[in-house]
Amino acid sequence: MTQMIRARIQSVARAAALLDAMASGEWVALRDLARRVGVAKTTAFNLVGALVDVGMAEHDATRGLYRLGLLHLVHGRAVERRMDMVELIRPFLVRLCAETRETVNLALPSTTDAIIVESMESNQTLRVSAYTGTRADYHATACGRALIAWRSAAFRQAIFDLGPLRLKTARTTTDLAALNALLDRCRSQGWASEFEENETGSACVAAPIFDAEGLPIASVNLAGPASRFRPQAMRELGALLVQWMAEISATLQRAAQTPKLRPAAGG
Amino acid sequence: MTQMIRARIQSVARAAALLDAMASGEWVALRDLARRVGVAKTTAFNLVGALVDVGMAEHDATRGLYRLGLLHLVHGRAVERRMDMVELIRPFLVRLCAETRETVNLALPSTTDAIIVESMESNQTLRVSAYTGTRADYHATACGRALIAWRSAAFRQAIFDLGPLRLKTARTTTDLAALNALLDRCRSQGWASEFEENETGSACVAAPIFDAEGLPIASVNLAGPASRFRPQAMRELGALLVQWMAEISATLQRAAQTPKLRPAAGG
DNA sequence: AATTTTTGTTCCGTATTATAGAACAAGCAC
DNA sequence: GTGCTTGTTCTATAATACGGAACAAAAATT
Repeated sequence: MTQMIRARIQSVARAAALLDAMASGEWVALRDLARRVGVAKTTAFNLVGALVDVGMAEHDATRGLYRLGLLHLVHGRAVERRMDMVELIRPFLVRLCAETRETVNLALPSTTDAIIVESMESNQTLRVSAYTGTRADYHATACGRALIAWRSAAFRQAIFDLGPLRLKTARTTTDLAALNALLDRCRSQGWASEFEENETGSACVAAPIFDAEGLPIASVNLAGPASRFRPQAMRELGALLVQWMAEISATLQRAAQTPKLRPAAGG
Repeated sequence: MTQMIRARIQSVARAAALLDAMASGEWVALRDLARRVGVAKTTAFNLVGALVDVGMAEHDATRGLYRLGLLHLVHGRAVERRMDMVELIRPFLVRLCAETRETVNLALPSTTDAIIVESMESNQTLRVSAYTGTRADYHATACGRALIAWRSAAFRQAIFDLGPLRLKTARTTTDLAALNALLDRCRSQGWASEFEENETGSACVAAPIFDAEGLPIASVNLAGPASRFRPQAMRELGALLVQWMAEISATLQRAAQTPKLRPAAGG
């Protein structure tokens, strides 16, 4: 059973959990849906049926399988279209990727985790591949940590209260006190990191982008194979990121002041 | 109040309606959400709050506004990644777009309407712009009509029963008998069309792609300004589409027989 | 081929859950 | 300053979603 999502309305929480269970994009059987979400098959049947009704799921009646519906394309595109901030940041990412020759990801904060909204792969043969549209745990990833390390203790706690910290690899920090100490260290050194805590064999270094109030609104990480991410290399990449993020933060705050002219639709 | 979506579970139907009300991607106030969905503001507050909890909506607490959440990126990308059929069809669309110099759209059927999953703009200065991830009414668009004209009367009726046919322009066909007659004519001539029924100033010609059982599984349309889409021009484009779609249908059915090798993840 | 097990689907009573009213606070317009 | 609109909290009620039981159909097993 997947970590149940909390929400004010049970049906919505469960519907979201069902979508999560179909997030691979592949066909899923009803019994698997029911098991993963942790509800009776009848309930899963009714809920996923409702998702089909609204277009958020598809049903192969002959095989009795379900998968994500095309409506998500509509909403996904709508979100993409409004992300002007990413447009501003992208040029920096391109240069950063070229300079470091590691995979670069841009993450934005969401309710329960961070979400990779732009990613560029290293051109080295041994590299970390990452897709845009991937979820990143706040506690187990460098980009997630960079987004919460600069926030208040109450803010952090609200996230931790969602459920027990998931153990993603044998090295994942799941102890709350240890994690908080780790986050405090991130803030004092200016960048966050993670070594085989999210995925065995890979490591990450990340730093936040700040808004005018000094709150992190996004984070950029460099991901690579554990073999290349020795302590000294990570320190260097971390310091490099901090410089770049300061530059990006300044650019964004400058752009926020200038009156934004809306691009003509259909251009 | 937006056309209410029907679903087995009320909360899911309403949650979907709320997402629909935010589909523009812009910030929306709670009172607008409540009005468009047709529920008490308290109910809208709870539902949209639940959507925020699961990451499907964002909340700007200072201004009290809501918009679509980043989670849709995740699901949207998941859907995109699995659309191997579109990969097969795309090359044809490119050539079709170059040959006709009109905007080309590929639509797939969803529960309540068709959804544009791929689109290519004409290179003419006067053209119809279309974004991937747009919804297309079954009754008012050529691509929608092409998807239901070849289906049984019962199938059509199930769609019409969702609610009254929406009047999109002054010319939209909303009479059921008239629409059914129109769809029958589409089937006998092999292609569907629409003239200023979906959007004033533009017109469309479409034809379906068939699976091995002879059921339409997708449709391709050509969209252009009403000024260029005179009756004679539409007949020519329609005939052209029918030829192309036969070729695409044959290609797809050939591909369905050959064992598909799964592409390695992360490539 | 016959039997057992699993799985998808329908039906329905019950109790949990979503719903909207009332009330309050905060913001904006006038 | 006053009146109106809007976002949010709380609570009672009734509608709604839930899951058990039962059935049919399909796999899996023998």
